[in-house]
Amino acid sequence: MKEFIKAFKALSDPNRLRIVKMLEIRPLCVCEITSVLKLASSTVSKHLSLLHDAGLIENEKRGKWVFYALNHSPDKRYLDQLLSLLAKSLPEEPLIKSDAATVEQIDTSAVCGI
Amino acid sequence: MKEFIKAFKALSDPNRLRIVKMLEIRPLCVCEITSVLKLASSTVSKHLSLLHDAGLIENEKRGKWVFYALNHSPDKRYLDQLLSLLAKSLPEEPLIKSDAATVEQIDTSAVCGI
DNA sequence: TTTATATTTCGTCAATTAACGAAATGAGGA
DNA sequence: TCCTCATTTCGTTAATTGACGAAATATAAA
Repeated sequence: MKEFIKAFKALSDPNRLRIVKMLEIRPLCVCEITSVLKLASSTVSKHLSLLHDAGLIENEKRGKWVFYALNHSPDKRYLDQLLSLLAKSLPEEPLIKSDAATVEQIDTSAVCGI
Repeated sequence: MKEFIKAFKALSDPNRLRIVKMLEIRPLCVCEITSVLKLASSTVSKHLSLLHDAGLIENEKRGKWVFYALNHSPDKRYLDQLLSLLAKSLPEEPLIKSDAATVEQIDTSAVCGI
């Protein structure tokens, strides 16, 4: 039950929800996510580790950067169900839509050193 | 997005999760739920109003008692999806199983005055 | 090896939340 | 009407949470 609740808690915050919805588009590194959310990078890192702890996302280090992506092969069935519920949700939410537009236009070289 | 998050927050608490899982069995009045959770009735009332606010449950007054039930015709699709996700989840969770057993054996006359 | 940059960890603060008991409310029965 | 009892509301307290900046860590490049 603790693990189950951890997933729901992880999705109970607007910024973490925005992160998941952004990752539906493509994997993103921390600095890209930070540039979209406009939060301190330490704050974003905390959100990411919570989502990771819940099993909803996974990460991969590529050079200096850590890329996060949705976890599409979770060991718990409810995680899969939650992610597909999310994928079908909030398609008209203004903030989510504008985040998506921002993600499409990220100038990676400007956002992440180079 | 606020409404969406409200539902996830509502399900992010073990006692509220227990309530939803109990209501999968049958509608219950506040005193029955209180007797299973062994919490102050004011606390249970608060939990119920949170779940109700999120649109997950509905209530009906019958005489002196207020019966709560799952909301099976919610106006938001995600509520339906969450409730069916829940219905498939935690079948082996000890606390949930023992709650179910307790619900089956409630002595209504003892628990709710008469 | 030293430097620069991306990320995480730590400590702190304000806001939110779960719990309780006491008091208020509301409906049924005397 | 008045009393009883189920339920809700209110006020308080301890614990949790989201935010930040500063410091620590890690990796690539100079």
